[in-house]
Amino acid sequence: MQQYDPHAIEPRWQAFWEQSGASNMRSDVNDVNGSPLPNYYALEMFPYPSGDIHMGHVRNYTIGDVISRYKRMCGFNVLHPIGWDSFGLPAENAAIKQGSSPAAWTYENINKQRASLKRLGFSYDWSRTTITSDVDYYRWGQWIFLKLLKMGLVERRNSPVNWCPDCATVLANEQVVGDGVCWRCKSVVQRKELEQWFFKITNYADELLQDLDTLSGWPARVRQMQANWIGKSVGAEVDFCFCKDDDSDACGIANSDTNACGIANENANANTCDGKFFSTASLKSNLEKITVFTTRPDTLFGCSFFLLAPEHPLVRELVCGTKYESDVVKVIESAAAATAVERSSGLREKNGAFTGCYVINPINGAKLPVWVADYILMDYGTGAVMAVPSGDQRDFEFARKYGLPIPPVVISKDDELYSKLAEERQLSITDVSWSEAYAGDGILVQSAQFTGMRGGKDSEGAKAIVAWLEERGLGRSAINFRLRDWLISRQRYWGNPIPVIYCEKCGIVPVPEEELPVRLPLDIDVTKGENLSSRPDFYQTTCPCCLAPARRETDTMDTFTCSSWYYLRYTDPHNSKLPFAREAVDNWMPVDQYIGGIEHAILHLLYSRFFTKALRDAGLLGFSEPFKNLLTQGMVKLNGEVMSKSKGNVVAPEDMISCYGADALRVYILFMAPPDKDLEWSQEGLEGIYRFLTRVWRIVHDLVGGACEDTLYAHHADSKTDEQQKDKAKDIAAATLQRERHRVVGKVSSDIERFNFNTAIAACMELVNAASDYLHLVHPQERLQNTAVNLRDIEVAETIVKLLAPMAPHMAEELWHGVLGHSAEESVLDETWPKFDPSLAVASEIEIVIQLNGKLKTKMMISKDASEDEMRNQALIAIANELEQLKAENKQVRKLVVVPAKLVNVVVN
RNA sequence: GGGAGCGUGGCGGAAUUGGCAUACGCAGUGGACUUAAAAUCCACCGCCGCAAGGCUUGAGGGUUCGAGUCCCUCCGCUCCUACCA
Repeated sequence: MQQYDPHAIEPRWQAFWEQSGASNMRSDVNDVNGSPLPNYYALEMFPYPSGDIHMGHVRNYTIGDVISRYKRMCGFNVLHPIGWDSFGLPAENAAIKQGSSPAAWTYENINKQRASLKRLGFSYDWSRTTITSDVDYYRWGQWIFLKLLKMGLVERRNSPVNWCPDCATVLANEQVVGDGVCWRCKSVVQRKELEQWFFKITNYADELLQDLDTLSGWPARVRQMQANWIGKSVGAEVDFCFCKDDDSDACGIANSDTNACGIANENANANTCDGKFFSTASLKSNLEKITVFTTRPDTLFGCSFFLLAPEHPLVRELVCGTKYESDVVKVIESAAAATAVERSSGLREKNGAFTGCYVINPINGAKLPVWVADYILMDYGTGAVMAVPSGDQRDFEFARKYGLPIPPVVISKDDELYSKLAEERQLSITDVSWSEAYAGDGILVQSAQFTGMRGGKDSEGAKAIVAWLEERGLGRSAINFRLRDWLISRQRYWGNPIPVIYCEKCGIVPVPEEELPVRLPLDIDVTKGENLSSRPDFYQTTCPCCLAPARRETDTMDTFTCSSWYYLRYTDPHNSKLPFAREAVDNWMPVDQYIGGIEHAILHLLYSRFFTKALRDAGLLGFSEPFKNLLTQGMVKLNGEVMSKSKGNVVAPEDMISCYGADALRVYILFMAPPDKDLEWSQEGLEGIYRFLTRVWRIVHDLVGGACEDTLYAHHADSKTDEQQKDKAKDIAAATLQRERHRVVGKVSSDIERFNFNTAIAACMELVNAASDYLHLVHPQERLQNTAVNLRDIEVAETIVKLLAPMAPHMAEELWHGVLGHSAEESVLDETWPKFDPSLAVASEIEIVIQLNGKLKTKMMISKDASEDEMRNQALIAIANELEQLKAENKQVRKLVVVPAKLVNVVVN
């Protein structure tokens, strides 16, 4: 027997798989009935080529490879592709640092990673490799951009955006993470007002949210995160009219003749915006009304002041030249200066200033002071808020700080004010003694004809008030989303050029489809700070409409646009007429199993869902969700810390392969933890797996018959002195091995289906242990001389090899061909997954447990088919002594609980 | 503040529906083999106890014949999210 030497075996089988196309799709193969094989699309998130692969990749791709190989052996036609997400900023930074070009750096890393992936023996269909920075790929990204533009899903507009000063580019909302820092370089993001390109993902907000319910194969956590990100709120819009009153009280409290929390006056309300209150003379914008969004229209009577975000465009206009200007500007400036660090401090004190202006509460005509407040966000809702201090903690704190009234409007039945306000309908309480706001459900008070109704989100009172507003055109029910449109333009070189042209006469003109691709010039010298806007030969062009000189867009697309549809291209990677043929995508999609890191829970996974829906509406494909099942794998850590180059705590996959081989690394990473949990690296653990593989190697050899001279096993057998005992032990070991073979096949199959690779491997170890026990007792000559026994042993060996084939494929091939002597052309991958007989997976005699009042008393052997009566009777005999004793204490058997083939519980009292 | 999840030996972890808690492995201890070491093989390996036996899944309570698993309260840890009107 040769020693197990992964370094001799592995390159040989990698070459074999590549030459024979063993991992490619099998569209031409039929099943035994002549029908085409069912499809299975297994996909792992493709890598970004930043240096060589790391352990996270190994884990991700090993999981995907096991699933692919397993499904293939189960008779599926498996699509298992790989590619590279190769546009992006790190390439530019690395090129600047090394004095090379982004393209050179990128493709060098791709080659390095490709070699490593091959060294790990992953079963990719290399003929479908897709690299996003290849013009054959990105041209179709441009094509899709134009398609979405035509559909009205792309927009160029002025907007407050996130600017990363280090990356010198704008970022999407999703790319601002943690305490408001850039997702990539972690520098603090600034807010800027710029004209940029957006994908209108908000058009799909509702569908993106609703369809999460159809994704039962996704982790609940990811669905929850997406739902939170989309952030749907149901409520109402309410229109407030401006009222500029120069005589008003400077402190902002309503005049005594205007009841701030007054009862609705039907007559006055019908026309609150008459000349009496309303004067827009000094408002340049001539704005008459301002709309707010609220989730609590039921609290409208409790609105005692009105708030604007510091960034609200109206604010400066309102205070310009007034005595309020300096205080308001202070608030604006301090809010603008507040960095993300301050914003995240949680218990930040709220600051604001009175603007000198008033609005009219449409429900009761109350005159409300308009304040600017730094806790109002410009990019949520309308940037204006109706403040209800009794019902919202933030408004409450603000009101207390600035002495604004806090009239109760929705109160709990437990509140001492309840009887007075809700039952006796007493009115005019402008302040509460509460220490905090009451945001829960309750009863409406001080709300005119609505008093006494139930209040709360979507309550009777809320509906009635919205209906009242709707009738008069003063408000309407509304839904608001937290999701913003996706900002996709980047002021960077190494990306997909946005295919539009700016013409002085014609405006924004899309590049005509036949002129695609807009090629990214490769000779740009980023080390000299060049980018597309420093290259006239790139941007100088003529307008496709009027042929006048025009300028190309020099921004590129966010790299996330590239990764939003690569999984579609894999189904038809060489199509030169379209990004993909509809037939191909509809045949393969949605992806049956997608595997990747949780860090993409929102970014990539949300964008891809949006792309799928948009492309569906473009008629390019016929499904609504890209990924049917999603597995988010945990991280690989060392001493509790994420491995990273900057920390210098990286365990390099290449080093581990050089030492123990790819199979050991693969099996180790599967065995150490369930795939969705973090994995703590342990060198001893890897060595243990290497030992296990060595053991498998030897035991498979020995089962087949090569152990004649090996005395390892005989030694143990000889130590048994009693011949009869020895024979009995042999029989038991042989029977156990057969039973284990059936049990373990069942266990490994269901474990792989459920991605419990760690327990699948544990089960394989149990089978190997059973085989080892058997080999210790039965001498090789004894086994080889009996043909039936030898065949049975070979069957066990084949089972072990097949069960391990998805996880340790190189060793499996070597044993399959070398020791088990199968044909040289056929990969073990093309063998069928082993079957098992559940009835042979249990012994005829099984051990059951006898409990007394739920406590384990004894165990006994009983036939596996024993009836409940039989179990009951046997159990009573087994604990007869105890029962006798208890009888003496006047206790008797009250109940017998029988769980077939498991236990009997005797209940005595 | 809000949301999600987790808590089992010295360590990684197992226990699919409520039914023998600690599978499998790592580390450790003893032994065989060896001139010796490594490798390999065998045995032991939750805690207390000399033993019989008792105790044990973060703590406490509940439901149940029976709870690591279900319910309630508390403690601890992790992740996400954060002034979302």
